[in-house]
Amino acid sequence: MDRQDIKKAGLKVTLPRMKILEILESASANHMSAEDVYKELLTAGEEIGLATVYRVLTQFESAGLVQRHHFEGGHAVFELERGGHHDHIVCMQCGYVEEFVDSTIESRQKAVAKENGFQLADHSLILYGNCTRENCPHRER
Amino acid sequence: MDRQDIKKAGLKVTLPRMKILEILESASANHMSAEDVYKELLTAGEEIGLATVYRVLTQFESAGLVQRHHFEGGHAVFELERGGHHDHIVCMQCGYVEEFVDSTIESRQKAVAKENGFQLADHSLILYGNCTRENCPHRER
DNA sequence: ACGAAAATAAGAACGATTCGCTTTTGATCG
DNA sequence: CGATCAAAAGCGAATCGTTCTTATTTTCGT
Repeated sequence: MDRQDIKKAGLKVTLPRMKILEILESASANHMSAEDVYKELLTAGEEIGLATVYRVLTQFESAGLVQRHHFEGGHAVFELERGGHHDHIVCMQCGYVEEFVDSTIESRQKAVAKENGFQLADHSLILYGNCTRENCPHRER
Repeated sequence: MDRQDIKKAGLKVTLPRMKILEILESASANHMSAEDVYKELLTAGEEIGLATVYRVLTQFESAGLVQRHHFEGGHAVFELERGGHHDHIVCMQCGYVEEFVDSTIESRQKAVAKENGFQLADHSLILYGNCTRENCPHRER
């Protein structure tokens, strides 16, 4: 992901866009809220407004560079589009997010939609649970 | 669902709570936003504030009488708890919501969680598509 | 380097939801 | 059956996440 991707999306290569891409790439957590991105920008000494973060993330979403997810908690999180589709397991204690794909689930979804007379366009599957990472219960949101 | 259920939940039987339960029971749409409930209360001539609607719905949720879902669109919808667990298909045109259960999907979810070292506590599966009801594309929200 | 078109900054605005405070009400007890 | 009191409702202000508005700045093709 670099300036080429921004150009390909029909967007001008600007400093805010570059910086936000960088942050998403190097992010410790691969799912960040707009606030998270904004805070990292501040930490990095960049003077980029929160509104710009939202605008850029939304544009990236339209351009297919990032995906927006609505986990529990009222605010959206953004994730760099790295190719394949996947669903998510979220740890309710530490917020850690794991990705997975299960072809059985995928195909059953199609079947269920058809059975109910729907043309399936998209779906959102999020599992909530408790992860077993040693450092889990101590991070937060 | 009646006053007994409210009592069992450790809540006082008050007029707003009764009315809101009634509305949820008789609701045309079985998935209503707080605003929807509020509007029906107004229509019914009840003087119940929106804040109270939110408060009561949240209490009902804690008590297990209703479930809260976050479909696309920014606002939560509430559904009377009628027993069994189920997932949802939402029509992106008309907002119509269909419920379904698929045991294959359910069991694969458990398996996936285990494979990833998670204790599964809950999940949210929402399919988005286009329904084929004759009157579909004309309702909204 | 120049100018048109696009993008940003800053703060106001917004919609959904919650909070804080005062008044009212339901449940219990005498 | 009415007094009492904690719980609940009412109501407006506040908050949260997000988007819009307008003036100013930046990018990019020439």
